[in-house]
Amino acid sequence: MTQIKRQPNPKNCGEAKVIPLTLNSLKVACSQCNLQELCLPLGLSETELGRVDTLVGARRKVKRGQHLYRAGDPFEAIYAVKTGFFKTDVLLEDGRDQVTGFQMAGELLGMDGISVEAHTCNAVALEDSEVCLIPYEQLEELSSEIRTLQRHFHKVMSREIVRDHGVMMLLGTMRAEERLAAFLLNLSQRFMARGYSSAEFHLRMTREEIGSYLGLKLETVSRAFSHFQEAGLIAVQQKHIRILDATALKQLLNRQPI
Amino acid sequence: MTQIKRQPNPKNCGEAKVIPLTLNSLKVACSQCNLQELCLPLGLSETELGRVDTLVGARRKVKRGQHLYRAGDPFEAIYAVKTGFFKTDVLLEDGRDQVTGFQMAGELLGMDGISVEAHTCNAVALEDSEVCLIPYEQLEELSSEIRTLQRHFHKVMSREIVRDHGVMMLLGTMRAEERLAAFLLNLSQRFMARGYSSAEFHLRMTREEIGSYLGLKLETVSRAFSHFQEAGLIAVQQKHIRILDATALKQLLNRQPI
DNA sequence: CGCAGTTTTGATTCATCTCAATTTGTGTGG
DNA sequence: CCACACAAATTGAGATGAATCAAAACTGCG
Repeated sequence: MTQIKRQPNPKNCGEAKVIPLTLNSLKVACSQCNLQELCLPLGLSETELGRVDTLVGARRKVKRGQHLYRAGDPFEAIYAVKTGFFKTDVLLEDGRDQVTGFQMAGELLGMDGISVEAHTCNAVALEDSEVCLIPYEQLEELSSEIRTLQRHFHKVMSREIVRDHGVMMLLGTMRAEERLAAFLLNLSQRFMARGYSSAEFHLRMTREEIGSYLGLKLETVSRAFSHFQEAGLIAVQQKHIRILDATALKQLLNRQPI
Repeated sequence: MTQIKRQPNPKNCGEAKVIPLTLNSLKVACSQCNLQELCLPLGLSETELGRVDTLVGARRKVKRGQHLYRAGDPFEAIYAVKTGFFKTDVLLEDGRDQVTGFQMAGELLGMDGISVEAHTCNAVALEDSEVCLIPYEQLEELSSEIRTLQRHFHKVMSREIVRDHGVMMLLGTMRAEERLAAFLLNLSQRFMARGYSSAEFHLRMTREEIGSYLGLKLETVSRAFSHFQEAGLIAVQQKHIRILDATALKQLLNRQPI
């Protein structure tokens, strides 16, 4: 696995700046976090950042397979992924379910819960993960004081809406291989934004979870992977993906289905 | 067409309360609007409502077929549908497009634009319509002062996210007839919430637009309508729909595809 | 009244699903 | 450390739901 970290990893975060490791600095650390530019604090000044530090409460570890929250749980906080990988999914009464998203470091989880003050989907860790807890009441309070924070929080929610539209587009108009290509390119780009390789990465989710997200059966996902490999676009070995021809993958998207 | 208005229609709104028809009272009228409980002002006190009146700027008429905004337009305002009916859609470079939603009275349009300060989809009137313009800068300002407004605006955005998840579920896991049943029941319920008949209504969109929204071809939509009619679930006459057996329609949704 | 756009309906094709068997990988406990 | 069991992934063959292509019927507008 060739994932190159752009910055010192979280554990060294405090040490790097020679800040005493008090309980507080462990609990709260937006101002020390290397995900600032991706996460909620984006665009804040030094002093504003200090105030957000008081907002972000404890961290919470979530082991692989464990739920961060479940549909129906009372809504109290937004979560920022500090490390690890999550999926969110919705369940229908008859047992069918749909993965609605995958979240990685710096991305926010739980905004679906604001509407009815209860979560409407499940959030499950796909690997051992850690999240920062952002109590919603306090976020509201602080964002009414710090205009930049308010603005950015709105942008994050809006971005989620735009992302969902993209998924609707994908599900509504694309064929199987286009969907998978779009999915891989999206992951690639997000890994890159986090300082990892955009060409080589490890899938944290199963074929079934990919299929659920893309509105396909796991066999179809597997076949599409194999086909991409035969065509020399990617190299697949189980969950390990290497993108060999990103350009060709992109072209797959822009081409009308004959 | 049997749409029963619950309250005097908008045109009589001012007259009903014997308020002089100054330019201002025409421009601004949340406090006089019969959509209060559905729209942005939900849950506000009398005095707060008065302040929102100053926020909501001019109305804007949009003729059938005209754009309210286009993808790429700079984002400046949110719109509340006062009367009429809209669709929003996203376009792919290759010409494919996907309807992402239909909006009726009391629903907000344009929140997708916040993220990148430009609209990311097109909004088109499906009948002669009127919207209230809510300048975003001012909405931000006021919502940082009025906590109830802030809370409610967040809820509206969150509800949009939840709605999108529902559409993703529909596109990802349901078969054609389930999708159409879900669509009809959703419309029915929204018409009811606005004081119109839930059993009988007029579709403002074409079969093609329904199909685009549901990820189906227009012929498939048409066939599904015919099939529902044969089964005695609905009566269809072009765009006029009468729901004869809502229970059976609901059951269609909860049944696993064999 | 006629024409264009919309809708319905039919026949056929095709992409994806389903079912099934096999292979590969992973974790556990003796 | 190996063997076993279990989960995940691959691959094939056949079934099927929706798409496509095509034609006819209906609607409403100028």
